[in-house]
Amino acid sequence: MATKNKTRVVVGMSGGVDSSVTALLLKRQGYDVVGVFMKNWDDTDENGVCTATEDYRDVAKVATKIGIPYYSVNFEKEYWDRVFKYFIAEYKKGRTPNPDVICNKEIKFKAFIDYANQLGADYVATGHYANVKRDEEGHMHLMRAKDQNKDQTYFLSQLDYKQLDKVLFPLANYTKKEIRQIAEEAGLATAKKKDSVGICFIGEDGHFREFLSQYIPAQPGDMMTLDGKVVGQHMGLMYYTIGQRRGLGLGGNKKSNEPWFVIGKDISKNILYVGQGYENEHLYATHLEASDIHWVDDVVSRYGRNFHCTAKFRYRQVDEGVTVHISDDDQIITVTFDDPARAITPGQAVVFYNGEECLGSAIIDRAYYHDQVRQYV
RNA sequence: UGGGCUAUAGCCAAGCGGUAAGGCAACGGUUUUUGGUACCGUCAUGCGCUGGUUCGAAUCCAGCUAGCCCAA
Repeated sequence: MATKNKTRVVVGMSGGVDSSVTALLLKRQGYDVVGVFMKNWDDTDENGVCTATEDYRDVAKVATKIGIPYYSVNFEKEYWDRVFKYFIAEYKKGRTPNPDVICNKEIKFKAFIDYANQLGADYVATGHYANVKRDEEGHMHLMRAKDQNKDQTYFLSQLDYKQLDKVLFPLANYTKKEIRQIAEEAGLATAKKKDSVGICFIGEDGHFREFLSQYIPAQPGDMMTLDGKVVGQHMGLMYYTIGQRRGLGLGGNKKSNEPWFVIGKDISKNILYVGQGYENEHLYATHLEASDIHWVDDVVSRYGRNFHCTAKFRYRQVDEGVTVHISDDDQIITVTFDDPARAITPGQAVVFYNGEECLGSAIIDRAYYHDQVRQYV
């Protein structure tokens, strides 16, 4: 039984080095730490091998080493209903969703927090590279991590201050390199484990197309230039995203030897529009419209419906200056870029920042070049 | 069936007698908690085919084949 007079922190442990060190740091700080492994997807293959099982084994090793109790909780149902269905629905519309943004909002900082409360948690913690700060009114603000290169606030941008109220991000002021070092010095089993990348339910080996085709029938069609010339065949619009280069199979020609990029989609005609050159004008937009707006805290009362800030249109992009306009009914946000932005993609999150603070985000619906709508879905 | 031109890797394409540039694609890898992007690496014992000239030919010559253009 845990000591009653200590503050209890429930840590989401994935079996990776970041969450391992998160637990370690909290333990060293004197908290009553409990590790919990979330199983969100059944990835058991034909041979009965399941990476989740291996990850849980690593959680067990690390927790034992640190000296904390650990559990496993199954959110497969919640994940399927709240994240996966959304993911598939977006692809069916020809958009490119970001499931991890939704996963954080619905699972890691909702279902998981509920579960942690059942375990008597005073706080929950994760291995995200992000920070939180409480203001005078007691509201939590989401702040960028010190390691700007690893900052993951992009993925946390749809949380609100209530969800963040009892959250700790112990990695906030560490660099990835330092985390690896701490893990190694402490002899944690995950110290040298490779970082996981890729959507958790698809895996890292890039079987993306194969995976999607199990849920959405592929409909091959024409690849054409904007002037209507058919230059190839695509395997199904869902497999491509705006700004994509690889996988088109198109070579150079007499006109140009520049690489080809996806510059548009027409889902109703099943056409994939392609064009040559990284700087292709059709890849650039002057503003966008987004919906499904989520603020960490009430932005309208702080800044009004029109203000200037910075924004990212995709993860790991340097933010750019933008002017936002929020509709009176709070349903639509128009984001005008200081300079034209490249490869704005419907379904992706546009995440807003004011200096070090992450204000929130919205999901991109359309991109425009002045009055002209970009043919992106 | 008169004349001219061109044939180099999946696609463009350099080469002009001295032992196959480059770009695109593809493949592999790095970066990355989405999809992508970006970056790095690999990729023609052979230059339409067959002979010939030469110490040496993708490069010169002949024939053949294919395609294009002009003239009919």
